[in-house]
Formats: sequence, structure tokens, C-alpha cells
Amino acid sequence: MAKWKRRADARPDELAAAALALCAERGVHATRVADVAERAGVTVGTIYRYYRDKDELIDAALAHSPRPERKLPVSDRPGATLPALSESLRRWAAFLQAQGLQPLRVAMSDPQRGARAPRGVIADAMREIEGIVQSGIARNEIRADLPATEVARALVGALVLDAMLGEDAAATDISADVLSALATRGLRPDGPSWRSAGT
Amino acid sequence: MAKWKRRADARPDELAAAALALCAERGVHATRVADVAERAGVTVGTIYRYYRDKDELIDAALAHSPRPERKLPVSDRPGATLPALSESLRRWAAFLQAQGLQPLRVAMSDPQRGARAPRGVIADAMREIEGIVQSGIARNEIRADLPATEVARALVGALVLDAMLGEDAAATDISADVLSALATRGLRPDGPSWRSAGT
DNA sequence: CAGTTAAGTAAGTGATCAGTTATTATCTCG
DNA sequence: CGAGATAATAACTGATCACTTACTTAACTG
Repeated sequence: MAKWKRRADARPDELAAAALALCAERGVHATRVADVAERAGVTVGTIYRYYRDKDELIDAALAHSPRPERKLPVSDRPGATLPALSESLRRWAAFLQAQGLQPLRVAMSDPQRGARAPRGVIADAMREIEGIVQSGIARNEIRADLPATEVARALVGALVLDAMLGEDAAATDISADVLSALATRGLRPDGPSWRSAGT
Repeated sequence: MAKWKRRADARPDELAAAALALCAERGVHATRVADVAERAGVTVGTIYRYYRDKDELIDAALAHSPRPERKLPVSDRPGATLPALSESLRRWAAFLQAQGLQPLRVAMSDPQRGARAPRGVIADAMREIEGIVQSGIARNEIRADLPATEVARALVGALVLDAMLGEDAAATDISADVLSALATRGLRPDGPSWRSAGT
């Protein structure tokens, strides 16, 4: 029975995944290359067969970090904008809660890299939300006097902090609901309750 | 003329401040004790006269991190809630932009510490906003069906991400305006514009 | 203004860790 | 099946860095 296996094709991704997980939880500098190796069931030397140095390994980890499955397109039916926004918020909240923050955590644990690294997930989320808001404005289902970019940034910011502080998944779910109610109807006391009116 | 000065009372804070600034910008682990010493115009040994080890220095830096000047109390006049909320958001935005994120950056650069460290600024901001929302609910100026805690978290989240990605101060100012408009009136197209109706 | 206290310095020191090297074990293919 | 070729290992190495130690110098005090 073999002591170890040659798996030249599978290794790189496994190593990157191990690095991502460890760095997200301990920070880049507190993560030893040997730790990554151990988690991947391998020794240090192996890592250096696939990556020039630790830096390149981390870059790969960030590059291969998970992206959410693609968004549903916004329906053309009148009145579809706000429900679509809610749905999008809920999906992003779930994704961030589950795993989406890993690359962000890694980037924040090493500001030098964070500066040169792309904002990945956050940028994706903001793009999607901004798109929905803009289409809503075009169809007169969202007030036109707020800049879509800022709105998207605010909403995504809320999602991100929520996931960061995030306790359990249930709490995140509620937050997403509250956030979409907040966004669609604001804080003013008039108007229907957020529970009664639509997903 | 003296080569150096004895300043036993001023040193500890200076050292903590230097550590905070450097760690916020480079991350805790990328910041060398010697760097902190140099920025404080001192040599390494001096640091160890005041702090047992690097860890204690960083803890002190976090503990001494700046807090905003105290909030104005919310007026009792009817209709004062929403303007107070706007004002609060704008103040926190400005503070976070200027310096308030330093401790957060430090904490995020070292997740081990971040876990045991208090959330400081963020908690403060959330407490204040939540208080305003609750008093608004009590006076029927804010809809009662949204949990104040979640609302506060969402708003603060937006502020924080904004400051994190934050370009210049002007942008932050706009964001705070947009956020408060979003919060008070929501995205629905009816109702007055955010520019025309009250600070 | 000595003489003592303590703040500061400068030059180590040992441990840790990224990256290497020499070697061994597993595949691949004629 | 056996002979490269190469994936993986185990043991090293040199640099870096947190922390120390021995000494220097500024300030206080009777």
C-alpha cells in the first residue's frame, strides 16, 4: 500500500483552498506555510513545487476563492424590481454568511496585499445590486434622486458587516429581510408592514 | 545639548499611538517592534520598559484608540427623530473616515486578537443609532415593525464599508446623505426628494 | 553639585519560519 | 516489467525578529 500519491493536477487547487481557509481564520502572517501543507495532507516542499513562494500561494488562494452561482435575471413584469432586489439581497447575505467573506478576511489581514488585490466579492455584489437599482429607476419603480452606486454601496455594506459580526445563519436571514424592507419602504411609520407585503 | 529626553509620562501613549497607526496601515504582524520604536523616535529597548511584550503594546494601542466626541442628545420636539438620525449618521461617517477605522483595521489584520477584542467603535455607533431608532419608534416617528437592532446594524454596516472603500472625505459626506435619505424614505418613487427635505 | 535613580541606548541572542537540497517513492510508457 | 521522469518527502539553512543584557546619560534630591 502506497505511502502517498502523486496528484499533480489536483494539488494546486487543494493547496490554495487550504491556504484560503487557514488565512481567513488566522490571518495571512499568522499562517505558516507548514500549516497549509499539513492541512492539505502534504509536506512543505510540495507547496514549493507548485508555487514560487508564499506570496504566490496566497494570490492563488484569493484568485480561486468561491464565487456565487450566477444571478437570476430581473423579470420584465411591472413591479418586479423591488422583489428582485429583496431576492438578490437575501442570496448575497446567504453566500457571504456561508463562505463569501473568506477572501475579504484574508485581504484585510494583510493590508499590503489588500491594497493591490481586487475587491472581488464586494465588487460583484455591488455591481449586481446597482444594476437592479438602475433598472428600477428606468422603469420608475425606484426613486430617481438617489445615485444607484451609493445605494448599492450602502446595501452591500450592511450585508458585509452583518456577515462579519454574524452569529448564525438564521440571524443573517432576518437581517436580509429587514434590510430589504428598510431599503424599499424606509423608516417612516406609514405604509404596510414588512411581513405582510411580498418577498 | 541633550541627545535624548526622559519622558516617562508621555512615552506610553506615544508608543501606543505609533503602534496603532503603523498596525492599521500594515497589519499587526507586518509591523515590527523596531518600526514602532523608530516612528516614536526611540529605540526598541524603550518599548520594553513600558510594555511587557508586543502583544501588550497592541492591546494598549487598541484600548487608547480614539473615540468620537459625545453625541448630542435627541431633541424632544416632535419630528426631531429623523433629522437626529441624519445628523448622527453624518457625524459617524466623518469620524470613521478620519480615524475611526484604525482600531478596526488593526483587529481585522489579526483575527486571533480580533476575536477577543471588543468591537469598540462599531458597537458605539450601533448603540447610538439603535437608541435613536428606538426613541423614534416610541414617539411613532419610525415604523415599529422593524427591529431597531437590525436597523442599526444595517446602517452602521453601510457607514463602515463606505469608510473602508472610502476615497475622499467629500464622497463620504455624500454617502452619509444618501444613506439617511435611503433610511428615512426608502427607495419607492413617491415622496419628496432627499435634497429638498431637511438635513 | 555630588550621588542616586531610572530612562534611554546599542549590541547581542535564541527561536521561528520561508524557502532549499538531497533523496526516495510513485507513476508512465516503450 | 523496468527505466526514465517527476511528485513527494525529510532534513537543513540562512534571515528575520521579538526580546535581553550591559552599559550610558539625563534628571532629581538632600
